[in-house]
Amino acid sequence: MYSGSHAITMDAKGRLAIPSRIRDQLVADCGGRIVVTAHHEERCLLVYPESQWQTLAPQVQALPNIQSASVRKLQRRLLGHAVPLELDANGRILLPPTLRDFAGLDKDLIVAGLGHRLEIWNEAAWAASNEDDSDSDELPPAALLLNI
Amino acid sequence: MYSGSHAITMDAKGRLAIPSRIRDQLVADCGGRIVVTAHHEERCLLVYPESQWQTLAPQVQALPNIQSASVRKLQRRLLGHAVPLELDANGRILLPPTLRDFAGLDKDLIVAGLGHRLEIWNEAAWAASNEDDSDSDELPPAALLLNI
DNA sequence: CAGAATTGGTGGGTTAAAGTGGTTTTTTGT
DNA sequence: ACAAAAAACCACTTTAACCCACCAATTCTG
Repeated sequence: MYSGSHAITMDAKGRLAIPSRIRDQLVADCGGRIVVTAHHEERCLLVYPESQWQTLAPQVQALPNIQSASVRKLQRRLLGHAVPLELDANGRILLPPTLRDFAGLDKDLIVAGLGHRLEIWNEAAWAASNEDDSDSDELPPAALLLNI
Repeated sequence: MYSGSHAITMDAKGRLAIPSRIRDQLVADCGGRIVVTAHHEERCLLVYPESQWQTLAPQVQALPNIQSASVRKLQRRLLGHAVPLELDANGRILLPPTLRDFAGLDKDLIVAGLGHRLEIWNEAAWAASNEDDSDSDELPPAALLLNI
């Protein structure tokens, strides 16, 4: 169960060091083998332990897509950007240029734990998405039962 | 299971190098023998390992088409553009001009893995299709159950 | 409390591999 | 037989993987 947000920096080569707290857990969960991909709606990256991904990916692939442009888009986002990566000796990963571009990443990033996955954001975009109150949709019934 | 997006360049002769990550898997799956064809709705190319294509093509061909213009269009796109190709010694393929024209390919391309197949896009068109939120249709119920 | 040691994070250089561009030879089609 | 296109070959540039070194911060220890 990942949680918390961490500010980190990406160097000129596109390498970023996973914060040690998260790293320890990633190594425990999956030996440091992860899959990084694009979020289906927002300009951020998703990080899954390999085992998580192996249950999610086939479900996404199996969606019927012949007559649904939005399913195809979902598949392009999730499958079409997914790259398996492994932590190097220094606990870093090298993000491919396509993923850097997708999420608009430059030097300053946020890595956030969200339960079974992580998210990687451009620091400014992360701040903006926390700022923004303009969500158009309502919370679903299950959420209304929560007592926070 | 193919995944990930890779930016590559096509040279003036229409040659393009399949990214090594994907290439290794293609060689493992089908010895580098592939079939490239046109997408039925979008201006991109589809790449199947030969074995995949041999199960898909007969199904498309067998669709009743007497009274359905859309089936005939589907068949023209998928069957009518399909070309068998083989990776050369440098891991490249030579795309016929008709397919280049169909997908509006020039120098900068994206090759994306989408499960059992690949897609080849003009780089600008790929970016636009990721950007575009104007999907008219809703996600199907199966997709709504996903917990990404 | 001061100094030493360790850990986490960062940056750079080297080597091997991948990607790209061009030239020549062979084939194909007219 | 000739022209055009594709295949094969070769050479160069760029990138990624690996290694090592450094700095900062925190912790441990005398």
